[in-house]
Amino acid sequence: MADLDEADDSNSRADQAAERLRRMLITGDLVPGQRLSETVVSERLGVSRNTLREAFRVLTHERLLVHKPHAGVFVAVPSLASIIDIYRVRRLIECQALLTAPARHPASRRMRAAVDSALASRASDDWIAVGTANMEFHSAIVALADSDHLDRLYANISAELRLAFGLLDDPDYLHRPYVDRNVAVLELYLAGESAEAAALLEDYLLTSERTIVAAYARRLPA
Amino acid sequence: MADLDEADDSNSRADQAAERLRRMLITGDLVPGQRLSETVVSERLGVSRNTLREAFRVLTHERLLVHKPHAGVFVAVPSLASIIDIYRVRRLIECQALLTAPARHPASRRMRAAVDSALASRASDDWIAVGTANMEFHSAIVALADSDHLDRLYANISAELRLAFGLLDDPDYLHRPYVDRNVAVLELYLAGESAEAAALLEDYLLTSERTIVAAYARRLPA
DNA sequence: GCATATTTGTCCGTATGTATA
DNA sequence: CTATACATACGGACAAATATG
Repeated sequence: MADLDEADDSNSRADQAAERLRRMLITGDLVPGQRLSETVVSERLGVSRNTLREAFRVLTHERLLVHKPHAGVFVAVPSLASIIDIYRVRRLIECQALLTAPARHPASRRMRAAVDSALASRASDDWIAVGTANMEFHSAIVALADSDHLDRLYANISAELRLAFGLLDDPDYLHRPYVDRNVAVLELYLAGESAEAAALLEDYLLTSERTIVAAYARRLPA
Repeated sequence: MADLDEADDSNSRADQAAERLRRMLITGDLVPGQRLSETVVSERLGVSRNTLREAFRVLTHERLLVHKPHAGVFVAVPSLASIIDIYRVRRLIECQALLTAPARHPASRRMRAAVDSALASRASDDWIAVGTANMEFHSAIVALADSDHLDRLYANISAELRLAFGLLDDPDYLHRPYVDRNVAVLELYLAGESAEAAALLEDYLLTSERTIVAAYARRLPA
C-alpha cells in the first residue's frame, strides 16, 4: 500500500467548501446568528446541496454552526457560558503545557516567531495581524504538550473564540495589552522559570477573560 | 421562538446512522482496518448513500473512521502514538480536574455510582461491565472540571481508546487491577485530599498506559 | 505493465414533512 | 389557518479514480 494517512482536509469538494466556510466564519464574513440557506450557499460555493450538507455536518460538529431541525443551519452565536468554558479550558491546557514542557522544545521557535510578528505588527498598528500572531503564540504553547488531540481541540476553541470576538467591535484593545505579556511569558519559559511563566500566563488569561466577558455583557444586555 | 438549542444527536437519519455505527465500533462489531462499503452499509442501515456519507463525515471527524480518497472509509486502527497521546491527554485533564475540583462537586455522585457498579460487576465476574463502569468513573472525573469542551473531548478519546482495546484480547485484565484504585482515588477526593488523589490517579494512569502499550506491542510486532 | 471492473465523488430530480409568513 | 418555502431524504445517473485480474 505505502500510503501515508491523511492530510485531513483533502481535495474533496465537501472539504473545500467546509474550509471556505470556515474562513468566512473567522474573518467575520458570516455573522453569528445568520441563517445559511442550502440553496443559496450551494450556488454561491458552486457545489451541490448534497455536498454542502456534508460540509455543514463537520462545521456543526465543530460547533461553528448550529443545526435546527427542519429550519436550517445558522452561524453559532457563542454564549457567555461557552466563552467562560473556553477560557477555563485554555487555562487548564496552556498553563499545564507550559509548566511541564521540556526546555528548548521545538515549539518554542513558533512562540518566538509569533511574538516577533506581534511586535512588528504592533509597530505598524496592524491590530488584526497582532491578533492572529497572538493566537499563533497560544497555539504554539499548546503544541508544547506534544499532543495531536490537544492541538485539534485548541484549533476548534480558537475558531469558536474568534466567532465570539466578531460580536465585539474594537478588537484591537482585546490584543493590545497582551503583546508585552507574551514576551514576558516567553522569556520566563526560555529562562527555565516554567512555574513563573505558567503563573503569569494564568493571570494573563484571567484578565483577558474578564475583559471579554465585560465587553460581551456590555454589547448584549439581553 | 422559544426554542432551546440542540440536542446534538437529533433524530435525523444521518445522526441515527452515525450513532448506530458508533455503537458497532465501540462494541467491536466493526474491527479496526475493516473497509466500510457505502452501498452495503447504506443497505444494512436502511439509509441512502448520501445520508450515509454525512454520517461518515462526522465519524471521520471523530477519528473513528479514516477516509482514503477514492478508496473508501475504513475503521481506524489506533496507532501506538495515538494511544500514548490519549494517555498524555488523560493525565493532563483528569489529574488537573481532580486537583482543582471543589469539594462535593455534583459529579462526585457519578464517581460514587461508577465505583459501586464496578464493584458489583466484579463480584459477578462481568468484566465488560467493569470496563464500562471504569470508563464512566473517569468520565465523571473529567466532569469535575465543569467544561462542555473537555467532556466532548473525553467522549471522543474514550471511543478511540475502546477501538484500541478491541485490538487486544483478554480485556479483563485491563480493568481488573484498577477497581480498587478507583475506590482509593474517590475516598481521597471525598476526604479533601485532592493532591494525594491526583497523584494516585497519575500513577494509576501511567501503569495503565504501560500495560496497554506492552500488550499492543506484543500483539502487533510489526 | 495494462486493461477492466468496481467504487467513490458529485450532481440532479423528486417526494414528503415541517416551520414560517 | 392556509399557503408557501425550505429542509429532509431518497434514488438514479455519470465521471473519475482506484483496485484487481
